[in-house]
Amino acid sequence: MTLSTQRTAERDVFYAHLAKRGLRRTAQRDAVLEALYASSSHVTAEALYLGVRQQHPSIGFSTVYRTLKLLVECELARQVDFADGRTHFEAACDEPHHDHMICLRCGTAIEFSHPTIEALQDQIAADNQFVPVRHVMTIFGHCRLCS
Amino acid sequence: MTLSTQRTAERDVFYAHLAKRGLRRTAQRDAVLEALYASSSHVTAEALYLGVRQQHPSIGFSTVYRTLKLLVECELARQVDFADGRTHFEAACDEPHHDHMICLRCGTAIEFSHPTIEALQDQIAADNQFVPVRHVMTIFGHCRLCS
DNA sequence: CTGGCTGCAAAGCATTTGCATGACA
DNA sequence: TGTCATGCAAATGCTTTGCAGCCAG
Repeated sequence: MTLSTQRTAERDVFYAHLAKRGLRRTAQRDAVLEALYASSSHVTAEALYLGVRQQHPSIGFSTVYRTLKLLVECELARQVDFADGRTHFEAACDEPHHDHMICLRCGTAIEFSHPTIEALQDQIAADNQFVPVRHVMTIFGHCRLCS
Repeated sequence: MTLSTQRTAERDVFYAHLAKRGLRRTAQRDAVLEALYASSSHVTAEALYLGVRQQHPSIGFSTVYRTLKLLVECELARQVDFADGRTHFEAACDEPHHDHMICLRCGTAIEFSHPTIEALQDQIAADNQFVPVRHVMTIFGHCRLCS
């Protein structure tokens, strides 16, 4: 397929994860990975499903969800809470970590990261004898165009 | 009822909100407010439902959800995402604002607040011409007892 | 009285799961 | 050739809604 030379690094990570779990490489799984990384920052499972469908008309919702779960496991995807009742996903390899500002009117997400906040979070966790695994920081409000 | 002299401030806020919306004061709404403020920090709608049921056996889930929506509107309640698929609520009047550390194993929530982080958040929003309405910061990980 | 409120049951939604068929290794 | 993967449909779990009767004002 035309994608075989793209997203090489991500595909390697994915295949390694599949191998480690004794799972198989399939065209559908490749397609979901490709669709996630081709999409502009944040997508719902439904958007991904519709995207993959263009190249792979018979794919089902279950496969998209199942594959997303695998991608989250091997940290190729991250989940983002948009406070709209469904889970949004983003490709995770582009940037190491970032947080979000989400516009309550238009749903636009602005990404940002702040080393000091990161450091303070780790400090707070340590102070409470808490071992951090991941964290989310989201500012909900109104973006420039909507306010 | 025995509660008529308790939670006076909160009840005033609630009644003002109801009046403003042209809604009525009812025993069920009082009971949900009381149950929320009587509960230890974080509760699901179901827990609240079960709690209210003890004093008010005929209450329905719908009323709990409808009342919670009202309480969130007038900022007597806040929603917290525990990443477990359902919405948790907390009484909002006790403390002005705080964030959470949530244990992925036992679900315990540790509250914290950090003025510097708050200030940095406002700063970041301002830098992006973003008007913040509310924000959440949650650290997921393992608590002292679970790690 | 009147319009809002309640509880029930049914509907909605996003997500997950059971299962028979199909495909990778 | 056996096991894992897929796609469909059904199920699940949380939350919302329609509706007939009920109640506050």
